[in-house]
Amino acid sequence: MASQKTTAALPCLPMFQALSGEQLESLLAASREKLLQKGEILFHKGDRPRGFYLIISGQVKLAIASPQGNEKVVDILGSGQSFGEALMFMDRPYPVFAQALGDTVLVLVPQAEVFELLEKDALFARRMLAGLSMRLHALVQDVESYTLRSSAERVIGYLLQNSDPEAPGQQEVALPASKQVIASLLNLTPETLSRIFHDLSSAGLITVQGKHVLILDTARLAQYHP
Amino acid sequence: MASQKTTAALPCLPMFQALSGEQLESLLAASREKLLQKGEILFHKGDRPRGFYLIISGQVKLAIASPQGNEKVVDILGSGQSFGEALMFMDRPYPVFAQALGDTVLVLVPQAEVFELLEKDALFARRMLAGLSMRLHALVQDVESYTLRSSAERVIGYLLQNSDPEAPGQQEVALPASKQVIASLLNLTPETLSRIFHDLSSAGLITVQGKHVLILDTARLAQYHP
DNA sequence: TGGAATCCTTGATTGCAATCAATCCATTAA
DNA sequence: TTAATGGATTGATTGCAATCAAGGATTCCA
Repeated sequence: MASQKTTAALPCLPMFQALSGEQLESLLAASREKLLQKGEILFHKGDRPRGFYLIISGQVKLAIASPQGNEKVVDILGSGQSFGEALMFMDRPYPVFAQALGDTVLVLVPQAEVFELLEKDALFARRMLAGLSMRLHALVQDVESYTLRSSAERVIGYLLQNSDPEAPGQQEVALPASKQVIASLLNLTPETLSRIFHDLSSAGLITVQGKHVLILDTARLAQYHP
Repeated sequence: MASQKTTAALPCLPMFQALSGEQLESLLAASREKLLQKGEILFHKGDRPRGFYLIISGQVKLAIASPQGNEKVVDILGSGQSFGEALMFMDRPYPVFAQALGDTVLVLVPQAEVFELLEKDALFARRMLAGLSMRLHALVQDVESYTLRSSAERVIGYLLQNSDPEAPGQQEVALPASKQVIASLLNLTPETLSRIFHDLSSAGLITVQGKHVLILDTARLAQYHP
């Protein structure tokens, strides 16, 4: 059931890299490809997970909806990234919903296959644990930035995190989604993000052209204060 | 090296419940007990993890410190709870620091022992994965409440979460720490928490006496709006 | 039991970011 | 090309919670 692209992408995931050819084959045989059009919902908050997803191409956002109809983007995921692993181990409904940001191809790896691999392959289990741990770590950092950083600091942190840690001079960051979505990810309104970009530009720290942000001086940006 | 209390507490942890007597013994043999006085720091942000901790008695808070000296409590942990598992699988320094809220006894379970168990026991691995998944889920809910709930809603959510889901009438919630710490956990200043408690009391929804909060009407509290 | 430290509460004020509102710009469709 | 839609920017205002400040209430310890 898997396309050539899927066959090529699965073995590249960190968690699958130590699998035998045999193991990979049964995984591929059980996996189901899914196509999403831009804007399509993959699952809603409250749906039951049947496995986890791997993005072959395109982009998916995970978000929470508030009773008042606002929504908060929790994560933006691109090719090669997976999501939904954690839910498999809890027998709980999704706490977020997933929506395609553009036309997207992804693969559903069924729960049963993963559980089988866990039984047989300790290394796989450890990689899975490592993967979840990374998520946990990233979320703790999110909490950190929501709670004790100002809006400008969050934007700067986001830019620096998505830039090459080396290369101290100029540097280009490509925003992976519209500014509205980025704003929500950073827990800001689009208006506030726009103003912050404006301020940082005025201060000579960045230039913004559409989805391309050019960091003019990484060091100075890192130290920028209101 | 383990006290009687530790010998009794370890097998009660969900993740260790399916272990053989032999496995438990080697785990206990390798574990090290630690005593902390009130206020003592167990580890700092940036320290290298050597294993994970299990609280035998007392209380520990996990918190993040901002450059400006503010701190944000991420979690309050009590007897029978464990923490630090996730870091073992990442080879990363602690992103938070841990401090005893009162005199505390805890056990350090070394990394090597856990990895050995993972190799040999698939069920243990799955329990570990389930444990991490729960943490992840809880953190997502934290993010949800920080980002799309008002301060009063966060306080109400906290009270409801720490009350018996059944029993719709009156209900007592015992705050597990000082109001300052609870406030920080909810991402509020102590002043704001105090005012919210006052408002909810005035509205006839709760009564507060020290660390004892009595919910007078669960249903009405859940629907309360400014 | 005093006294000191800490915790909690209450009041006045400030400030950051959201909201409301209008316009501008880009992309797509006709 | 012109609409038309959605995205982005800019300006004016509001409002929530933080901060600053002071006073009460507990708890802890000598």
